[in-house]
Amino acid sequence: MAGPKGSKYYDIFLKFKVWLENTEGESILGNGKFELIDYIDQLGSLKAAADKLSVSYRKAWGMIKETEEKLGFPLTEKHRGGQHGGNTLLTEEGKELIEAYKELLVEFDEAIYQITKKFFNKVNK
Amino acid sequence: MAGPKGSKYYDIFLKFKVWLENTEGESILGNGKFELIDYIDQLGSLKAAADKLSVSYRKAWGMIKETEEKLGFPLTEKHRGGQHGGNTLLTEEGKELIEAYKELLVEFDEAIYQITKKFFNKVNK
DNA sequence: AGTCGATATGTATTTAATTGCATATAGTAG
DNA sequence: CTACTATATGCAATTAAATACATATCGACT
Repeated sequence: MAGPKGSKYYDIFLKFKVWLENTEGESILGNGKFELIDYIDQLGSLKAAADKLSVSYRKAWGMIKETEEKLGFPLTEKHRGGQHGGNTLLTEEGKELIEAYKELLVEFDEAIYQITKKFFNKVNK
Repeated sequence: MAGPKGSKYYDIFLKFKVWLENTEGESILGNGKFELIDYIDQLGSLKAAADKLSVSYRKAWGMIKETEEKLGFPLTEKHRGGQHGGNTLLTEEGKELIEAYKELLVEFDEAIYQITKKFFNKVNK
C-alpha cells in the first residue's frame, strides 16, 4: 500500500526487478529463471520444474540453455535415459548461485521497504 | 564490475529497475517516462523532449497520455497554437513526482552498491 | 532386446508490442 | 486572416517475443 486512504498515490505501488546481465546487455538470470532453477534443485527434474511453473518443457529447456550459454558455465547436470527418462541436477555453481540470489532478494526487500516508505511519504503530502 | 579479473562472474553485472504500478499490474512510470517528463520540464516542450530522447513525437505523446490516464491526474499542462505551435509544462504534481523519483534513484543506487558487492563476493569465491 | 519417460531441438504459428504514416487542430504573431 | 509549428490522434505496418507442434534420442530396468 502506498499511503493513507484517499491519498494521491493510494493505489499505486512501487515495484522493482533485479537481474544479471552480460557485457552485451543481455539478461542472464532474472526472477523467472531463478525460480526454475530453484525448482530443479528441489525436484531433480527439468520437466517437473516446468510443470510446477506451468511453462512448457520446451520453454524451460530453452531458458536453461540460454542462461548457461551466456554465463559460460553450466548450472545443471542433465542425464538422459533410464526407465524414468532422465533427470536434472544442479552443479556446485548452480547451487551457489541460487543461494546467493536468495539472499540478494531478502536484502533487496529490506532496502526497498525503507525507500518506498520515504517516496510515498513525499509524493502523497 | 563484478569482482577481480578472471573471476567467474567477471563480466556479469547486476542490474535493477524500479517503476510505479497500479492495482491492475500495469506499469505507470519507469525510467523511460521519467526521463521524458524530466526533459519536458527542462525544455518546456513535448516535441523537444521527444527529439532529445530520439523517440517519435507520436510515441512520446502516447507515453504521457497513458501515464496520466493510469495515474488519474495530469502531470503536464499542454498548450496548443501560437507561432511556435504550443508548449508543454509540468503541473505541480508533475514536478513533485520527478523530484521524488530522482531521490528514489539515488537511494536505490546506494543500496544496490552494497548488495551487489556482497553478492559477487559470494558467488566469485 | 524392448519399453518408458525425460532430455533435446528445429520449425511453424500466434500474439503482442512498437513504430511509422498520415492528417487534423489550435491560436498567436505578423 | 494567413502562415507556422507543436499538440492531438487514428490506423496501418513492421518487428519481436512467446507459444505450440512435431519428432528424435538416450539408457537404466525388466
